[in-house]
Amino acid sequence: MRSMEMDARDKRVKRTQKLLARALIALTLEKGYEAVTIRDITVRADVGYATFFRHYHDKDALLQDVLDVILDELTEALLPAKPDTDPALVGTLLFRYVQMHSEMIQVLLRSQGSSALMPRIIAAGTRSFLQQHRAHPQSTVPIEVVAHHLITSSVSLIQWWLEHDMPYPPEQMGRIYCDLIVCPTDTMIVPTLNDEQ
Amino acid sequence: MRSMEMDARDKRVKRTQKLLARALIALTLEKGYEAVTIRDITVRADVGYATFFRHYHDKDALLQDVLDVILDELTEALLPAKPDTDPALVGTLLFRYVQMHSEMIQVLLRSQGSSALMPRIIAAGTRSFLQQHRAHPQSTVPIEVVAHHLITSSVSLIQWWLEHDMPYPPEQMGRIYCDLIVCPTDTMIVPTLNDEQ
Amino acid sequence: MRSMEMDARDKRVKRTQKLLARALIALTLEKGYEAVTIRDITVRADVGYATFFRHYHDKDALLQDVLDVILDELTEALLPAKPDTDPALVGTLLFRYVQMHSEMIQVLLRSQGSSALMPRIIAAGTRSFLQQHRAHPQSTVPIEVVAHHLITSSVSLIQWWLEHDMPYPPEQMGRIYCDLIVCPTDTMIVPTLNDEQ
Amino acid sequence: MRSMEMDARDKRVKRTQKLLARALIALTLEKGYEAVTIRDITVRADVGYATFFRHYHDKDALLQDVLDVILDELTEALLPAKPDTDPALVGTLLFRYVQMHSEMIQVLLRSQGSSALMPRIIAAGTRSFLQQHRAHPQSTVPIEVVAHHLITSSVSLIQWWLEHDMPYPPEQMGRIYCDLIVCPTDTMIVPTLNDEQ
DNA sequence: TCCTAAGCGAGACGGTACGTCTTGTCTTCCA
DNA sequence: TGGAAGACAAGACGTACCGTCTCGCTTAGGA
Repeated sequence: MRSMEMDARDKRVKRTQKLLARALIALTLEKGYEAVTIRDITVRADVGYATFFRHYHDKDALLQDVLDVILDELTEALLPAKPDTDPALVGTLLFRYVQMHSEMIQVLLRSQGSSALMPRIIAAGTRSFLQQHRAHPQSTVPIEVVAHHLITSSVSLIQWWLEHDMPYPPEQMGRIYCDLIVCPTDTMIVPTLNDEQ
Repeated sequence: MRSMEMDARDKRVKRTQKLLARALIALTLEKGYEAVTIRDITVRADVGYATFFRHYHDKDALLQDVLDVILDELTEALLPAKPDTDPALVGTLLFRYVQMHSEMIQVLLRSQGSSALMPRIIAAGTRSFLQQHRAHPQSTVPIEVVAHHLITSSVSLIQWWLEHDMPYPPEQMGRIYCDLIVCPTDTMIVPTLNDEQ
Repeated sequence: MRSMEMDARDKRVKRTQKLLARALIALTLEKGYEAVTIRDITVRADVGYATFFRHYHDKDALLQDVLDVILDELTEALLPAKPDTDPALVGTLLFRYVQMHSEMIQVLLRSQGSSALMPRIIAAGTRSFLQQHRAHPQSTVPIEVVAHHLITSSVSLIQWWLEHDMPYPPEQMGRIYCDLIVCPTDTMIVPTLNDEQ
Repeated sequence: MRSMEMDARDKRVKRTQKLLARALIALTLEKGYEAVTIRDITVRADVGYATFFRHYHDKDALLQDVLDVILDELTEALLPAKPDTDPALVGTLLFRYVQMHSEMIQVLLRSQGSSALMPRIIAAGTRSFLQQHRAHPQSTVPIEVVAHHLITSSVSLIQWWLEHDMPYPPEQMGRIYCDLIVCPTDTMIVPTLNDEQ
């Protein structure tokens, strides 16, 4: 019976994958994602070159793996506060989370372009947003444009914050996030009456 | 006297560079920027392989060259309307320009990441914005954040428009641009008293 | 224990090197050494282009490798007959050996100039000769000149023979070698009393 | 009337060709013939790059040009002494000539292989020799072999002398030349009965 | 005197080969 | 049996050189 508990094999596999992820992050912070070679990663992780390919098909596949974890965590971190909380509070939670994982998130954002990473974030975020909102009758701005704007602006704001070494505390960034991005769109959307099931 | 007018030599150089630029754009639209090989470019441009390196050190250097032209043109296209026009009009001009050069601009935006392209756009835009505005006394949002937000949001909106095959006319996009991006920041900034000539 | 017997790794390496050597020889006979491209060699040997450089730094390095084998073999082929045999017999042995490897030797001689090939043959031959002989007291010709003359004349005679499609049998060439090159120098040298240690 | 005397035009041409020849010789002595680039030559000669090709099709063509002059001069230098002089004297004349032009001759010999240079020397020398001699009835050595041997041995001896910085005077080299090369072949050949005028 | 023709400097250009690099596959060795 | 080691094919990269070419400048002789 192999399910449910880890055998030693799985443990070793996890260990190797963690080593690879760590190596990728460290190297990306040093030289930038594109410049990192798979050989670099294996050397840093102290792992055989071929071993990399037994775990991931690609450098990008490893990155995706890292991203998936982060994205799940983030969703979980923001969900409790969702329904109709003060948006500034949601922003604060968001920036607190970013601060906690700033290195890894910098890696992810810095690598945009090569792997289809930004598109994935945008797609996920947009989908989630559209499920919970619909356009305000009087708005001139299509709802998908609002969704796209909200997601990309938020990411962009995070990016600015990280690249400037987080000059303001998460609380203030939450406020800014609210004033600059969330509030201006308030008149354009209304929450879906989510009485489903 | 060699300055100011074109030698035959210079003309040939210009011609070659134009061929290379055209080839890069065409190929990027076909396969994406990263997948384009320097050999691809030279074959398509009907130019010797080594000749590429006589003009540009890099694939990215060629891209920069294209970008420079576009950026200059755009600046010029928007300047006449700057002072205190209706922002929706400025937006309309912007999206008209984008529409006219949609292919080239898609190439530029699609290639972000490898060459330091987005950063350059952001830097130029931010600098220009900060010269003409300063923070409103009551605003909670730092002026640099506003600048960064304006630039990246605009680019992001353009990107959305192009990727969805320009579903709305430039006039409507100008309106959206105004409502979604420009107006919300109006209370946060004031124009610099530009008493210089 | 890796010494003494071949692992599979070494075997593969040997196989690749043999393929490369064979390809070089075939191509040199077809187009001449200088005209042979490294890409030609790899294509003919059915080997990756980069693989060539994993084994040899140069086209010349590969040539040297071929030369080393030949030179060792030749030395071995002539050694048994050395001490005080009839020089015509030694000549016959020499030309028999050349006949057996005529293609490869043509390649080597045809490539002189680019790699330091002739110099190496001359150096090795001269050294070996000087170890076994010293000048005759009455001779007017310095011993090094005799050595140099013997070696280069022999090579030149071989070259003539090969370039004219070996018009005489090895036995007659041995006779000619003796009459034209060896005998005339007999009065100029005496063998070293090689009772060393 | 343009024939017989030099235009200024021709003078300029001669000047350029002399500059090119000088540059080739100087550079070959510095880095070896193969390593010399046509651009090197033109830079050193202070001449436009394309100008080289207006005069010579090839680096080798320039070399040939130099060789032709040398070969004519040498023939002329040796002719007066030909008929039945002491061969040691002919040798002395030969080595005196070599000494006078040692640099240029080193260049020529150092470049053998690339251009068909040695072959040309051999061909010219052999032809000239065969016109003046025929095989001795008792000889075992074919006359063409003798001719080839004489030419290549002589060149080889000259080469040895130059590479060792001419350690013996021309007179002694003439003696060696005689003892090592000319005399041993005396019994194999007889002069043609030159009854022509 | 001016004009025409040539030699020439400058250098862009198409080509070809080089030697280096990285990626991903595959095979063998060893613990 | 699974991980380490590393040979290998494929092919892009940036450099160097070649030989051709076109463009103007200069300079000398003939009109």
